[in-house]
Amino acid sequence: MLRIAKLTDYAALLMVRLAREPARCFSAAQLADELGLPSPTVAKLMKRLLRAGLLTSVRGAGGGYCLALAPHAISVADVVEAIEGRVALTECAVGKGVCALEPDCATGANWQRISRAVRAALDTVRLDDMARTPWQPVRMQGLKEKLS
Amino acid sequence: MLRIAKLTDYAALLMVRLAREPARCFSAAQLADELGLPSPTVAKLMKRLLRAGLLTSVRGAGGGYCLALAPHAISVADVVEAIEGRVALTECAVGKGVCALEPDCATGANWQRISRAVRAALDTVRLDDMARTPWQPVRMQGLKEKLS
DNA sequence: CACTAATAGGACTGTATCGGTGCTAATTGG
DNA sequence: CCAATTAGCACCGATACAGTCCTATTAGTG
Ligand code: FES
Ligand code: FES
Repeated sequence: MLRIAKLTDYAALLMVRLAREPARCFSAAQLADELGLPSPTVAKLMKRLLRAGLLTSVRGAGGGYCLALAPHAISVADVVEAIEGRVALTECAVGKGVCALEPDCATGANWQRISRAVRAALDTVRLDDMARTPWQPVRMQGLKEKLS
Repeated sequence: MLRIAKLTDYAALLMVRLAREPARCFSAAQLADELGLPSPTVAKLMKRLLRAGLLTSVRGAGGGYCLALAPHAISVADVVEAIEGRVALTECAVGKGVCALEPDCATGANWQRISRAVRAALDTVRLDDMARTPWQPVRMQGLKEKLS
C-alpha cells in the first residue's frame, strides 16, 4: 500500500512532541508515558533517531533526549530515513543490477528519478509544520476521544 | 526503506513493455518469457492490472492483454495503486482512529497531505516517459548485459 | 463437436521483514 | 555506592509478501 512502517509513524509522533518544546529534554520513559506508546519501543526508536543525528542525548540520572536541530530544520524525510533507511522505491534504485531483466531496460533510472521526487515531497513538511496544528478535528472520532 | 513491493516493480516492467507497442496484444506467457519473469506471477499481475481498468483482455485461444488507455494517459501512480491499493503512508490516513494516541494529535491530517504529495510525485511519470529511453547506460553492468 | 489455448478467480504455503521484548553494558548524578 | 538513564545487541512471534497451484470459463481450430 506504499505505506511507511508503523515505527516510523511513532517516530514522527515522538519528534513532533519534542518539537513542541525544543529546548526541553525528555527521557524515553517520559515520552512513552505521555504518548501512550510501549516504552521499550520508544527507547529503540530514540536510539535510531540519535544515530541519525536528529537528537542529542545526555546519559545517566536526569538524562534524556532533545532535538539536535531546530524544528524547522528537520523534515519528515529525515525522520523516515532515520528509521527506514534511504528512500529507494525499488531494488535496482539501491543495489546494482539485482533486477537484471531486460538488457535494454532503463526503468532503473526512472525509478531513481521517482524516488527523488518522493523524497522531495517528504522533505517539504518540517517538524514545525507538524507541530503547528492549523487543523480543526471535525471528525466524530476526534470528538469522542476528547470526551473520554 | 519506503519501497514499493517487488510485484509492483514487475508490473511496471510489464506495462512499459506494453507501452512500447500499444496496439499489440500480448499473452501472459509471452510477456513472462520475453521479460524473464515467472509466468504464474505475471498472470497474477495482469489480472490485477485488468481489474484496475488499466488493461483490456481477450479470452480464449489467441487472446491476450493490451493497454486500455494510451501510454501517456497511464501514470506510475496508477500502476502502483493497481497493485498495492491506495497510497496512504500511515494507518490513520486510511482507517479511522487506529492510532488513537494523543487527543490533540493532528498529525493525521499532515500525513494525508504528505500522502497526496507522494501520489502527485508518482503521477508525474507516465508510461511513455518510462518507455522512452533518454538515458545512456553508462554503468558497467549495463554494458555487460549487452554483451551477453 | 471435441480439443487446445488462453484468461478469471481463488486458495494455499513458505519466507522474509517488521514490531515488539528483554538483557547486559556504560554513564552520570546524588 | 546506588539509582536512573542511555547504548547496544540478540531474540522471537506475528504479519504481510512472493510465489505456486488448482479449478472454472471463454474462444478459436480441426
Ligand atoms: S527494473 Fe530495475 S533496472 Fe530494469
Ligand atoms: S498519529 Fe495518526 S492521527 Fe495521530
